[in-house]
Amino acid sequence: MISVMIVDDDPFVSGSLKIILDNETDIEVKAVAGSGEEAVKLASSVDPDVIVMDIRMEGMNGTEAAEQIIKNGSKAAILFLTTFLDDEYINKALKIGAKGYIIKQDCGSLPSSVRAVASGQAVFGGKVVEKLPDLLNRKDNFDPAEFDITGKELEVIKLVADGLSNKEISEKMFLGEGTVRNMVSSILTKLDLRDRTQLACFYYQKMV
Amino acid sequence: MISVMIVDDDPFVSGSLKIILDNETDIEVKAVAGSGEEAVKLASSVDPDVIVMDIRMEGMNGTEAAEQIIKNGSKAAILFLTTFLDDEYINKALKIGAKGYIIKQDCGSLPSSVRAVASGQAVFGGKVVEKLPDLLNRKDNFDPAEFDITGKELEVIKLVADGLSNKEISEKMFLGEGTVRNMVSSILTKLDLRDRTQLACFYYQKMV
DNA sequence: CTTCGAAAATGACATATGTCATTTACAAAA
DNA sequence: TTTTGTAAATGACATATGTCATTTTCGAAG
Repeated sequence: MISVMIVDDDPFVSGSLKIILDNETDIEVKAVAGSGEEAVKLASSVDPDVIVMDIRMEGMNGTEAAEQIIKNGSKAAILFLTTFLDDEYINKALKIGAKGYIIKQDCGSLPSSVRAVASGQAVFGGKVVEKLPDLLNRKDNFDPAEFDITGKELEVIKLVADGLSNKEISEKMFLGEGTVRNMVSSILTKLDLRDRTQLACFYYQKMV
Repeated sequence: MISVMIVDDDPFVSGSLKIILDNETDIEVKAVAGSGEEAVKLASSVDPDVIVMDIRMEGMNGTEAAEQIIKNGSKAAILFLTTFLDDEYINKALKIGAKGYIIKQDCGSLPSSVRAVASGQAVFGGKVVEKLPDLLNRKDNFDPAEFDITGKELEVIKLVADGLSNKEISEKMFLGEGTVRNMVSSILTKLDLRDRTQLACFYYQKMV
């Protein structure tokens, strides 16, 4: 018998989910939480096999709650539900170690997803997989403003990360070579880097 | 009722899988193929909901067969089985549009995986997900041997792509700075690049 | 018009880098 | 043992790079 905890801040949704899952003979909904905070508390007392959790909630959201629950030592497999494609979250969900990420819309497949997750597999909604390659590549959003990087400097960064020399950059941007040199220097200072190679590394690791 | 086709060049394996799946009341094994070629033929005549297929087979391998089957217009969800972690294939499997990639070892979870896949979800073996971020980012184009790049040189490349100077690299590898300089020079020649920055770019674009 | 400030440019300098010819070290092969 | 081949090191050199102080340009604000 698979024991499940449902977490959703919309009572209608959590109710529906409960009905769907309780209808299965091999699945038992042991608890229903209405918030991330409640989920954290219940998780340790109920200790379910699977946690079906909405990822977007008021207050503590799904990933935060999951992080806490895992930190508390729960062995539960966490299955995230999302209304549509909340791109932003999937990356974090994977990092945390979630075992599933599926779309609320097709709740018909929920029971089989729960079983698959309970048996150690990871499940992703059909559409999610297709986007996976792109989503995973996404870096932590680099905000040029935060480092006082101007538009022109951003352009220089890209050209450096393309392997161009100062001279080549100057020709491409219609500037003097010395100017480019100064710009690179200023960029390096702002980003606390040492040389253009480190700048290229920074670009590929944090920006692209 | 979910109709399934099994593909594996090892009769013992395909037999076992058939027994496991036929044991489920809602799953029916409609066909068993012993090779990729046979799978392609059978797929169009049997038209199963799910194809459970070994990825590593003699002759036409799993991904090739899958590619052909999909091209032939089958709507079957394809679930790849792999003996261990065949890293190389998962990338291709995802590109093709496979719906699952799980480890043969835990065949106990196979039925639930089949159901999940049949209902439109995508399933990955537990260990696979953890490696997913790395695997997806891998660019499979670069072969060090093709460019005569030795192991030590490969190490240097990585350190350059980490933003280290020749001096820092030399300390890390217990070599003279001049030696590192020569190695970098030789690498640049082999890869037809101009400077270390281009090398870093190459690394991030073609290798990592 | 003048003033002001940012962007662009210049020149000088120290250092890092890449290339090349040559030498040394050392282990495998003869 | 000698020979040989390769990795490692050295030294010399030209060039690219990064930093800094200073100057020029030029458009907007006064």
